[in-house]
Amino acid sequence: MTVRTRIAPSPTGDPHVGTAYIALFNLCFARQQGGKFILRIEDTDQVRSTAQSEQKILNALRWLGLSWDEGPDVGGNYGPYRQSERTEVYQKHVQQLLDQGHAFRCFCTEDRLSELRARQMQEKQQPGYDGKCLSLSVEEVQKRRQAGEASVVRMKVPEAGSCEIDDYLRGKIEIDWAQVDMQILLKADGMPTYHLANVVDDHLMAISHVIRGEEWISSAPKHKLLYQYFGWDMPVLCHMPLLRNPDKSKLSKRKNPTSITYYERMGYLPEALLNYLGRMGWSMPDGQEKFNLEEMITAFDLQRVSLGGPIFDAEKLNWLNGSWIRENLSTEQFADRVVAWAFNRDYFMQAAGMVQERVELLSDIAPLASFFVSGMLDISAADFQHKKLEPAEVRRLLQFATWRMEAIDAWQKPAIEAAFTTLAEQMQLKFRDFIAPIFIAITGKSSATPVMDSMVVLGPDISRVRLRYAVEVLGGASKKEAKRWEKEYRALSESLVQAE
RNA sequence: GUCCCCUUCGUCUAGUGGUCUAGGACACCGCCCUUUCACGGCGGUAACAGGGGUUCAAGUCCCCUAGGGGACGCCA
Repeated sequence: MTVRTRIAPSPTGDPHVGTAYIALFNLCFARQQGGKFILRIEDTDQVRSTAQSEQKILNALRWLGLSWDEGPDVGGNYGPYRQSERTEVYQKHVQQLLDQGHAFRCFCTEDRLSELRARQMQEKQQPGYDGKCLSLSVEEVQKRRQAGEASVVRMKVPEAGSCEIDDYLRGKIEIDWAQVDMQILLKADGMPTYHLANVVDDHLMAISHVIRGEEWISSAPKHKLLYQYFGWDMPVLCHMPLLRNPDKSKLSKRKNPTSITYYERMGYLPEALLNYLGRMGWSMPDGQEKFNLEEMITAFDLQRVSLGGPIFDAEKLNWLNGSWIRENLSTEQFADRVVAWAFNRDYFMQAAGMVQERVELLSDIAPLASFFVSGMLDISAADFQHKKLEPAEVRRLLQFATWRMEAIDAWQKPAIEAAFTTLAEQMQLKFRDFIAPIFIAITGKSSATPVMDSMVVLGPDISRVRLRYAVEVLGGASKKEAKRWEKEYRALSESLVQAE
């Protein structure tokens, strides 16, 4: 019995709690069954992730206490073969499908496809490939390929009938083949798409159970079909419910902090966060609320997963964390944790320089730099009194800044600086007027260490949460206001694109 | 728009046809403990989405409706 978790690559290496959630259930299932748990980073084209971003994700999972029997060798050498063999392996399998008539070459340009999609959308049809290249003769394909025309390989899909998927938790799911697109398997650059890599890798690694997020249900027919084409046994599929924002949409960083490092930085204990994730859609048979990983593994039963998408709500997590701190840590251990969390050299060194320049007494660091080791700041609307701007304008400014921050993917000072200076220009504000409210929102004070450097230290999630909180403290945006702001903000961003 | 999945207190959940007058936890409210605050203890408010079936019996099975979510990329 072998189980695996796939991790979506991300250039920033932001480890998502949803990833940890799925990994946790895979791990518990595998361990409870005495099987093997494999961790994979699914970066089929090896473009998106870097050794550093992969390492960051793995470290976050390790911090949570998760472990795996086989993990990705960081840097792309993972899976059942070495990096140098990867392309070859997939191409070999694609050739097999081509030879057997289960797949075909497609020469359609992206322009044609996006036009097609637009027309289908307009006619309120299901968007999908129309099968234009299906009828190309062998000779024509050969001719066009020799002429150097770019092509992809798509899988063929039955024209009628439906596909029956067996889900471990839901039972049979029937999906019409008409709903399934002729998925691209091999991209024009010769790299496989997820769907192909997923099936080939899982087979070569003898994966027996696939526990993944619910968002994959609709592509399950493609996967099942590929297994059939290859003549391979299909692993058991199990789709977990999706973690949700308080508004019930899929958990996203726009609405909620999602990064594991955020929870670490906020001072959550890894065992508490893991315990909380274990309670999302799952419960101990005896109703026990608090449990560690070992206990969860011992009692684990995948059938006990409940299907309603659980809302990831910080309140209970906070209580659970407090309970872990009070009841499961000796005072010595507590002290050790605090020191390791707040006063470890690596973390403080990031801020030490700018703090040093601004103090006379060592004791000055507490009022000056306490925001580096705080969660939510104790601020009120009065703190945002601005020399030139009305409260409503301050609110708008902070909201715009939050949105602009979301677009930053490399969390470094130059990027933040560039984002803010252009935004200030677009809003026709002097930079010092523009930055003042942000300063308050981030540091909680009107004088502290430089705000953008401080934001780099704090990280994107805490910075984002603080700006968002500031908007809230200032009364938040009314529905009407939010709509108007979004419109104005979009106009600003468009002018930005034009300027480039 | 099309298809798929889901639906028990505000939130996380227990519940697999009778033991459900629906249980626990968070949050909230009240009381107690306490030099303050917190912790802790005790108690309270609060839910089977709606409508039809099946059955002697339905939160539990079936159907419809409604609501929510997801998917529809040369992303994963």
